[in-house]
Amino acid sequence: MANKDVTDPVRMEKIVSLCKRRGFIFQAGELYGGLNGCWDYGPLGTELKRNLKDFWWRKTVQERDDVLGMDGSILTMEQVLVSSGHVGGFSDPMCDCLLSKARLRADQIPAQSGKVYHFAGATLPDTAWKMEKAYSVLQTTGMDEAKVRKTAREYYSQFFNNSIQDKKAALKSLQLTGETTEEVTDSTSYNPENGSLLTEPREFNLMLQTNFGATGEQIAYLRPETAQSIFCQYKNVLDSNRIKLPFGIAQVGKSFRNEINPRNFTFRSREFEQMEIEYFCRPEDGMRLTDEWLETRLCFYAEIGIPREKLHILDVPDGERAFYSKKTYDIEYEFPFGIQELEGVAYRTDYDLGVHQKGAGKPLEYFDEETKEKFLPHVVEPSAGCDRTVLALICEAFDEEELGKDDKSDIRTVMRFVPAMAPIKVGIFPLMKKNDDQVRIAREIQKTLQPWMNVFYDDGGAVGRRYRRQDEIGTPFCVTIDFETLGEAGEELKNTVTIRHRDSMEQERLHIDSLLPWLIQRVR
RNA sequence: GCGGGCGUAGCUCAGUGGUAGAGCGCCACCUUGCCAAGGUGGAUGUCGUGAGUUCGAAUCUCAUCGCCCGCUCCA
Repeated sequence: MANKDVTDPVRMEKIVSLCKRRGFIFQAGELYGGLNGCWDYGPLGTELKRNLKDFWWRKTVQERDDVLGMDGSILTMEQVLVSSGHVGGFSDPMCDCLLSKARLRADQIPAQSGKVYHFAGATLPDTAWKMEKAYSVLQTTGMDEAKVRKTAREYYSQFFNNSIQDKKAALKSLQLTGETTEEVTDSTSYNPENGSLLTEPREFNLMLQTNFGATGEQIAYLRPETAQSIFCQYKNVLDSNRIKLPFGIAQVGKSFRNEINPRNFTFRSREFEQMEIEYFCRPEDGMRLTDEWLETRLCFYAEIGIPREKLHILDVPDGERAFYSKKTYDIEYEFPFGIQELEGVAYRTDYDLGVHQKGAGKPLEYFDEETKEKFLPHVVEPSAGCDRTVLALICEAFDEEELGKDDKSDIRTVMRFVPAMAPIKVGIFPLMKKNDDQVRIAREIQKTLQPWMNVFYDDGGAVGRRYRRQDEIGTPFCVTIDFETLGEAGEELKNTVTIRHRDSMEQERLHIDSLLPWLIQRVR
């Protein structure tokens, strides 16, 4: 992210627009003006996300015998997050300078003593402009009274509105009102740089909180990551499942962070879904398994249609990793708004089990029957952002293909999802809406395929138009029931249909009876 | 959180104080024998929201919400 990213805002705008137009993603609460940092998935987006989560689960849990699943509570006890360090440890109160807007850590502001000048406001003579807002300046060493008042005038001049043409002249003639002075000792309310008043220290609470109990006196947090419920249930999972190290616990679910600045469509949201594995192992295997998991995860992305060359592996250097991590890889994707993280593969050592063992006062050690050793397992954590990956799938799939022939321009918008991710697997069209036999057969095919996959029946308008509509939502195959199906071109083509491929726009013929196996083989 | 830009139909946008608009999309019917834009008809907006100025506000002022860009932050 030190990289000078190549961005393409125009492409991103088209993607956001398509997402809304075709029902992939809407802004949450849009009807009432919208809720910052929150998003709703529409019908197609929901299918896409479900496909991703199902595929992840299949590859991570179902097809492995060393990973088990769980689904933890979102509401989380405060003690859990005190132990993990999320309460208290990870955020510092900050103050902002009212003049320079510099942000300072409250605990790093030196205590200062001296004369403070308070002001009630400011006016501009011969104009209607006035500002009634208390402000103070500490007379720091080397500051004379004129300098103090100049600082105050500069502060009030921030509030000049557009009716004031000559801001420089206005600054000069600005009159301060209600000046009083006061001696203060050991105050941390003033910026040592310029003497300006600071805002009150503000706790940057990075977690979302909720209250419950009869009078709402109990607090709980919405979990900031799915990981903690895995660490807390690690012992129960171990005890109830006859499983040995190394093994993993996987979870897909919602997490919540009070993002100061949600940005880039769904990329940074306050509510988001994670797909996490906590993989427990012997301490000496941690580094090796981190590398192995990185490789496993890269293969996963290739399978869902995000090619290796669009991913960047960042080996997070010392000093930039979380303090408990011995090794961290960020898997980043080239989004149109820049290269951004999809997943972190972090070697977290025994930090997490260690803090919970200590915090809860209960042993979490693992006893190795073979070596007769007792130790705290180490953890490798591949943690993927589900919504981010959905967004990457959408960005990667989006394509505008120039199909102009002769002098007519024709741009085909195609979402090139791999079939396993595509929200709808097949479009089913009777060539002519008025042909009862075609419609009847099309409806029969729909009924046959529906138990197995999402299909979409469409008989509106020209068939070419229906193909294009499916292209735009990424449907990989379309089936058209035509006159050949009815036997009008001879017995050998009777009961065959046209299969049209999304990416190549090529067509082939297939017997109706072989349609289901043909599709199942290709859409999983 | 700070600074800048923006908010008008599903989408892209025009409209700068005096009757709410266009293109595409959408719906219906007609046409259509395999890759969009053919014909006819139709629906859709408290002009982001709220207050103010005005005889009158999409237009001017203020506030608020949201989006985009740059900072800042990101356990």
